[in-house]
Amino acid sequence: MASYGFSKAVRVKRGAEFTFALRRGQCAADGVLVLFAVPSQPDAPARLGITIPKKTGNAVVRNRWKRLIRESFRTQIEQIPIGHDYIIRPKKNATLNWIAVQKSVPKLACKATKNT
RNA sequence: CGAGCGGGCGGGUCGAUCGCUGGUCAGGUCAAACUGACUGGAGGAAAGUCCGGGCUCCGUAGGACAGGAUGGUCGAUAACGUCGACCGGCCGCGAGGCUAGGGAAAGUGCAGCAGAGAAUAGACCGCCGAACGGUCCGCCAACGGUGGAUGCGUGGUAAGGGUGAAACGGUGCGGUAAGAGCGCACCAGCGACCGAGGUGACUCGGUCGGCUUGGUAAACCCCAUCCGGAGCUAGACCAAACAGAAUGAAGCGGCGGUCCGUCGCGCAAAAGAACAUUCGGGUAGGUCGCAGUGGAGGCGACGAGCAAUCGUCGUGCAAAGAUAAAUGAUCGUCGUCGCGGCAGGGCUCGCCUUACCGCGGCACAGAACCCGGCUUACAAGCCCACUCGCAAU
RNA sequence: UACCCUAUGGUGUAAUUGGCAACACAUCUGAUUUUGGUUCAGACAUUCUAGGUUCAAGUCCUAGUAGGGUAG
Repeated sequence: MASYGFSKAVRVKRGAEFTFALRRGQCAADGVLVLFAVPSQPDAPARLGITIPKKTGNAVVRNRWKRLIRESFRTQIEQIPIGHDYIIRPKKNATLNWIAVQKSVPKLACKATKNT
């Protein structure tokens, strides 16, 4: 049974890893989110990085986006292919909706990794 | 009851499940990672970054200039552009509100259009006059003189009209050809002096003076007071891979607005060392700073003061600390507001009110070294003081 | 996080010392033309917002809003 934790080990932390993923990663998007996927070690757990542009809103709105994305990644970790790093950002002009985000995260992750 | 004015409080409650993060303890490990238990985890503005400080480094932060800030008085404060009280001015019937409020008699500048004239001002209409010139008429007389008429030119005047944001005091009497501070009286304003009150800004009263000396300094400027610069990306320490290298002169550098002053190294030649600068790297990365017996703390009592605030005493009242960056997600519950429904009650008979049920909502906003302010944003609800109007007693 | 700059018709720019907000293009309306184009005439502004100084503010001062940029 997969744990529902979200410790530091499963986060993307380095700025270089972010820029690499955004430039070279496989991209998938829908009306709510944009997701970039990059393969890491085959047996490594899936790692998540979230980037929210400042234009999204004020600090409260940005925090809420981040928490919802993280929460949907955490609770649905079984459905997400391992061995990849994921960078997620909200789509421009998208309105914040918990159900939509929840559906979108695993769908986009599968879609992006299938292409590699 | 209506309208208003000033100020304060408040910032949802309690749980369940799954998570994040700091600390302590235990397990685990060479050391970590990791696991478990207990425990702490956003605000009144944490925001804007507009001021002021602490703290850190620059050099021991000292002088002058430049530059910047402030600008009624007294006080409060670590300090401030903040706060309190008071004074002056403007607004409001009033409670109250606003106020960058030193100097225009140190100097320079500016004032469009309109208007006659805009700063040692000016004469369009108007008013006045026959001294001068012109014109007309008469007389003597012979190219001149004299008398009268005329406001055409020249002249006097600024009371009145009109323009403007502003027109170089106002009213009355005298005066004059008409007028004018031309003279006088009173009033306003300015300056000097005297007296009274106040710590002071200033207020009140009196005497004298020349008769008036305008506005703008959030225009330049002058005066007074204050400010050294940069900031936690401050700064201290540890420290990879590759790979160490170049330059300097009797001056060079520290020195970040400029100069003085000051400090470090060097000043016969060569070599070395040292010093300084530049590039590679003091970089990537990490630890500390950094989270607390701490902060110009909070609360309570007493005292001083109109107040801001201060003093003394008491009080475990007190535990956020991330770094791609924690403080969350879902559900329930109670609270509250709005709308709708329904039973009861009131009654002016279609409105009000209470219990219950359903649906929907509950703001502004997220610590990043720490404090004191200011400014701006903010849902529902609550409290206090005061003013005006109407009605009743 | 620290710091800096900008804002004027729909768009791109002007406005001297504070003194009637100007120009080009676009759009719309009308005229000319059989119609269209050209041409001509006209319309289109709360100078980002709110206060203040001044007789007078796009310009000066204060506070805010929005957008953009620089450093690490």
